[in-house]
Amino acid sequence: MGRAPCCDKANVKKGLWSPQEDAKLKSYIEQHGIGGSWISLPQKIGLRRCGKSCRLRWLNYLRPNLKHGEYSEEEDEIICRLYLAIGSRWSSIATQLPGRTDNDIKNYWNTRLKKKLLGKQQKHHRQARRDTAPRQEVTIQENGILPIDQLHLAWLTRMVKLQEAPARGMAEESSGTSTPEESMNWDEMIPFMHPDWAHGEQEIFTMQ
DNA sequence: AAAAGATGCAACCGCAAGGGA
DNA sequence: ATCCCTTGCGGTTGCATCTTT
Repeated sequence: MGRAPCCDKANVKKGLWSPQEDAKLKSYIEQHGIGGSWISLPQKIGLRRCGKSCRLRWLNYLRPNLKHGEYSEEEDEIICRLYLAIGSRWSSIATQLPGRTDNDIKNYWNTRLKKKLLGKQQKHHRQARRDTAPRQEVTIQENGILPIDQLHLAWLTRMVKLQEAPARGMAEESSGTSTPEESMNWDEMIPFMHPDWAHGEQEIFTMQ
């Protein structure tokens, strides 16, 4: 006996949403709200979609006041700091970035920001960066917060440590499936980021 | 110009938590 | 107390587009 499916898979459309589907979902929710439950919503409006799919589409794309497009340096910095502090709790990170969704932030981190921090730039950028990159020097701003370059440095230092001793830190993640690169000891990283964070994330961020 | 590879992002999947019956 | 249903979350996948060879 498997788990009961949330919808009739055979009659449910998958894949990208059409503009017509978007319009239906958007106009219904704007007029009536979710109107009970996500599960029953697609039937009400005649969409051959799973309720979960509708929810995701609304939250990640159709919802008002969403920001699309480039992230600012400030947003980059917030994501980096929060990721280093609390790990991949994307929904919590998203609460600190109005207009951004957890899915969006997760994608941005996985596809761009992580590479940016790890310095995995495309080949043709490497030489240019080597030629122009200033020497890293550790300086702390007046407010005690490390500038983004220092975060980068802290991150890289940790990466090197893990590569030298891959076994260390592996047991820290409960999932047991993470790579050494992802198995970071956050307590060890926190003092690098913000002095106050060492006292516990709950004091700094309001978790839902 | 075309094929192969890399990248970015939307969407899916499965699990866990929460709440009501 | 426990069962069932719904929601929310994070990891992963699929595919369109871009870049490189």
